[in-house]
Amino acid sequence: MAQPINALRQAALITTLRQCRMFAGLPTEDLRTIAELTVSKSLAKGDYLFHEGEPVAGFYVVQRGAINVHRVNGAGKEQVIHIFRPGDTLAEAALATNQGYPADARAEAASQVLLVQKAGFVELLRRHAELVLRLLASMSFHLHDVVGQLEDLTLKDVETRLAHWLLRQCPEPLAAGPVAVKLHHTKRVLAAELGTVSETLSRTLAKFKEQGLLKVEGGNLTLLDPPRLKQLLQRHLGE
Amino acid sequence: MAQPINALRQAALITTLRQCRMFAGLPTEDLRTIAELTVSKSLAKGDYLFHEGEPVAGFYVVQRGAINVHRVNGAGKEQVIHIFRPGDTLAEAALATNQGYPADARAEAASQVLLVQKAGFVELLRRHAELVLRLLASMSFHLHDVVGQLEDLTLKDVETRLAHWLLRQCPEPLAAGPVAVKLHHTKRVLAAELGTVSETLSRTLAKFKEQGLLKVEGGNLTLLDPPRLKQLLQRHLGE
DNA sequence: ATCCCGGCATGACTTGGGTCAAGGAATCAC
DNA sequence: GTGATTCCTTGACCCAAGTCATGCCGGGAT
Repeated sequence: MAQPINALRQAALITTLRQCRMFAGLPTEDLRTIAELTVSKSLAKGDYLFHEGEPVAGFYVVQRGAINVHRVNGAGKEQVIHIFRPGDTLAEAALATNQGYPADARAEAASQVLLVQKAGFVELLRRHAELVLRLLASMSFHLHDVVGQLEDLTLKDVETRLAHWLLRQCPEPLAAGPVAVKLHHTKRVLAAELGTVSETLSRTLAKFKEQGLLKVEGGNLTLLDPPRLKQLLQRHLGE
Repeated sequence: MAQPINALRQAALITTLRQCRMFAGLPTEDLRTIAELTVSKSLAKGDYLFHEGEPVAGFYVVQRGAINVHRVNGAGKEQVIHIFRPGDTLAEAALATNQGYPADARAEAASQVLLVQKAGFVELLRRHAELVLRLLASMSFHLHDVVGQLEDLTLKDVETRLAHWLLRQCPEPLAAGPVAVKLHHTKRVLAAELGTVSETLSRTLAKFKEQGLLKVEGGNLTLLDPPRLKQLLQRHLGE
């Protein structure tokens, strides 16, 4: 596993590692150690990175593409938990568990990921308090995120969830004028993220269009009046 | 804050700490250090331990009672995230975040908790790899749990969720004969845990009763035929 | 060009489950 | 005790959103 890697390749790896929040700012020496624990993987669109319950090899860093982490029920319906993009780390939580991966992960587009192997990394953690705190922070963040979704899905309707999602795509502070929002995937995937189906998403988008809040051109959305959308959201939350 | 505490009290604290998974098996010396970071709190039924977004003082160990961690929407409907009982630790994730507590926590009954103060504990973590791994494990567990709930709530109907919940209350391996299940709280709370309301829970319990799967006497449930309930569950999951 | 297939939109229909309302049962306050 | 709450159950009703079916559009592939 920990084969010698040539210097060029190592330098590239280190550059990648440095770009993700979890490792940003670590001394190069540490990055080198981590680089030696990694294995690079290419995935075609639709390939699975892991399935729920599989034994844990380690956690992953996304280099290129997009990884869709989700759960599936018996009927084949998927609930997207999160879509990870370049620079994100995923499945850190699996490091400290022996229950296997808690969900499925599939490449939503052609992707490149790094596997950071569990055994070596846990060893590194033992000696590296700074890294540990980052790992904790990253897991806190995921937990916070999932709890937020839990609330959304149980306590809000689709219209509210979509409004919320749209507003999260806007840069802060919220512009008064039109804001372009790009859909990175198909509407079907966005629907699964919102815990609904594509038909309902279509209808809800149409509803926003009618109200003059939104323009839709394929995967390019334009929020015509972000503040009014925000009002709508708060009206929904407040009752 | 870190006042001297008398020996008797310290011994009691250490006993409590030892009883929770997170600290079980640590050397007494470490427990003593941790004990010095803790503040004890009593809560009456209905008191809030913290609210969503409040600055983080630390994490908690439940000594007595039950702590209901949940989110609320504008209409006042609550979604229970988890109910913590004696020996459990909660809000560890908040240690590594500066976003404040991610949810509300309220005593579901008269309770006693220990606050382990953030600042000192993070310092301890820096020097204590073993403890870090436990903390990671505990957070992994919570994350796994929440992800499971997320799946349940989006992908399954109330009948399935209740069946699932009931079967989780049974000891392994599953007995063929009747199993008693005690409801620790009101049915309203269980309903919130299952992401529904008490009326629907009543109806679903009634449905199980009609099918001869269940007997209900106030807060004491009896599963009359666990294997058949399990069959029902798997039938629902498989389609 | 033409055939296909996947994504998307829309209409018609169905349904799980939430809301409202009313009546019992159990618990608490005093 | 007796009134006052709170909890639970049941029925009637309704609505958000899922399912099913149809048809259009746009992009490969051949």
